[in-house]
Amino acid sequence: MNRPKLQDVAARAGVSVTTVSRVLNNRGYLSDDIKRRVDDAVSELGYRPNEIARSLIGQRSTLVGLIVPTVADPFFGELASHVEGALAARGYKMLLCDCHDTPEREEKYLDLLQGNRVDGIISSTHNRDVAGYGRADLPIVAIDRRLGEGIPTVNSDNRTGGVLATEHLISRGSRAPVHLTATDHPGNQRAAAYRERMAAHGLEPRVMAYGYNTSLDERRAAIETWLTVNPCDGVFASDDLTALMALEWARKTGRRVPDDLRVVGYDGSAGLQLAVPGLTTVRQPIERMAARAVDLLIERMTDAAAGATAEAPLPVALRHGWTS
Amino acid sequence: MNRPKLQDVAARAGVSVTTVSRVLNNRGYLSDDIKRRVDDAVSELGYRPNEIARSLIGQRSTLVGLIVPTVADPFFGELASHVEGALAARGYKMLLCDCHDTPEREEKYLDLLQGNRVDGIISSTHNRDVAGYGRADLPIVAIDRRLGEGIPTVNSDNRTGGVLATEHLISRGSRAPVHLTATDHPGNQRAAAYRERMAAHGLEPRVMAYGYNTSLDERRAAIETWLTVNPCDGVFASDDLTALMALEWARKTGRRVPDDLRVVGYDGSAGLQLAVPGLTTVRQPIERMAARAVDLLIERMTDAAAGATAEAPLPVALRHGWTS
DNA sequence: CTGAAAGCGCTTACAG
DNA sequence: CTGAAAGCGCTTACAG
Repeated sequence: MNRPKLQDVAARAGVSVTTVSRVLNNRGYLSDDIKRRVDDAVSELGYRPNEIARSLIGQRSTLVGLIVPTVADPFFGELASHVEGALAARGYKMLLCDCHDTPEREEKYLDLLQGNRVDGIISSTHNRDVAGYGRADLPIVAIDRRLGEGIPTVNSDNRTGGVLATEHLISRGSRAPVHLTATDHPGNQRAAAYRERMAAHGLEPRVMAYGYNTSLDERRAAIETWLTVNPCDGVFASDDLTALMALEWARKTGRRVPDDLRVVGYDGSAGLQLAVPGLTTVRQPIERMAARAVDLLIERMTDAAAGATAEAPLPVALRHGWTS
Repeated sequence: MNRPKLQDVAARAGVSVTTVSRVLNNRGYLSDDIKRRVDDAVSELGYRPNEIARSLIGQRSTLVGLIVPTVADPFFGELASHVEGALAARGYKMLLCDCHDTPEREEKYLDLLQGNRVDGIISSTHNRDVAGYGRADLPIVAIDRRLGEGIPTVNSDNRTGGVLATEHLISRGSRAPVHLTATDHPGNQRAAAYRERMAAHGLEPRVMAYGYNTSLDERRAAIETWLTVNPCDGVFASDDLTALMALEWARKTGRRVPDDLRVVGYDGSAGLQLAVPGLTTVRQPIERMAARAVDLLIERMTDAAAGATAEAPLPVALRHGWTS
């Protein structure tokens, strides 16, 4: 038998579809008798309202798209998990848009999400120049990335993170720490803070950028080559995975950590923290970032007039392990 | 201005909605002139068909629900990423159902997915006795878990995995390796293989089960206590995170690895592999498992008669690192 | 080659 | 307190 619909419930309960709908939505006055009859029919039939039809009428899908580079990365996996949790608590579902680290997929997904009439989008990728965001006329919130005019961004305090990491390395005796990052563009506040603190101590900053859209293996190779060629006694990596690559290079080449090489990572996702509890790292408040992004998005979804309020960045903290 | 609909396009192109629909879907014969006029109107208006309306008519949503314990766990993050990739390649979207490790959420999501008329479900949680799966009358595929009669399961070769890990530990000189696992129920083939190989070598098997739905911190505490109280010279952990907990315990208590304690994990997700390249582990073919689950599901979605064919388990492999 | 009408499964004014 | 009818944005026989 086919999936029951409203009509079937109505027929079984001996009432009109209007009445069934009202019972289901608890709207208007219903006699107890009718309520019972409808409820019985519903459970006997195992009826479940078709949310697609409801979406079409209500002009809202209670669906939100989350665009991430890939949830295979523990940081984004954790972020996605928290975003999902915050959305579910507010009655929204989440369509996961995993870009597998390619900008083309991001562009495609942006289109698909609009076609599917999602109520909003949360985006946290690092591909620059994805044009679609400007054209989209639905609520969007970015995490740790500027998407364009009028699109609010949730950030943690990247400047302070860069300061904490750099000062920590220097205070532990590092005189020539390098900063490993994906790209060294002007908006990169962690790199800016690193440069500034190095200069303040009279040290020469060195930033090694391996670029986005390089595979993990390529990144590892690039870093190992760089570290081998350029002598240094410290590493401030812009994410934990990269820090671990430096650690592995040290092990392979016989450097002692932290005596020969001090290593500080960034992100502090729970999964990696568990895997390598000793890693010194700057922890981003991942759960709070997710929660705020969801709050901001829902505000914009429900109140069209909501402006792009400038939000204070969320606080980060240094976690000191044995790698430094 | 409101989002344009078919009617607006029709008005602008000076044709009927029927014609616009046909141009959009490339159905029937259309004159080139009309095609052009419609295409122009579409792009001038920035029209995008409402997929919700299409779903309602077509009786299919091209939506698949993925139910996982949590994508904050690198293994499931990677699995989710591959499932998403395989689904996207076939034209399906993925609703991410992150259970945050609780059975109640799983039950709820099962209901929600049916209400949203997803075309199918892929489930990979370990909560036992979730009743909903039996009642659901839509295509379901399980990954690494038996959900019930008629629901196909995609497995990797857990028996061989257990054999490889146990034999490896013994061959490296371990005489008293313990098996750390969530639950030691009869269907657990890794544990069964461990017991069998231990017996074959005349060694006494010891299985320590920490239980599901314990937090990571609780798990760590339980394992550390157990290892401290029960002398052993090897650990076969049923997942990598647990193996890393054993490693951390060894570091804290001054055990040398692998001399005093040999450690073998399970899963071999890319993220953790990168984090701890030296960990000996049994690699599951995560991408292949995801791909097969998607294939199986689509087969069942498109061919109602598709039976629950017994699938051969996918091969696993031992990756030898310095922890053993 | 093109259009008017019915219908997907619901909700919501509007009557009664 | 309950029901008949219109409509959400599309597609699809059915005519012409």
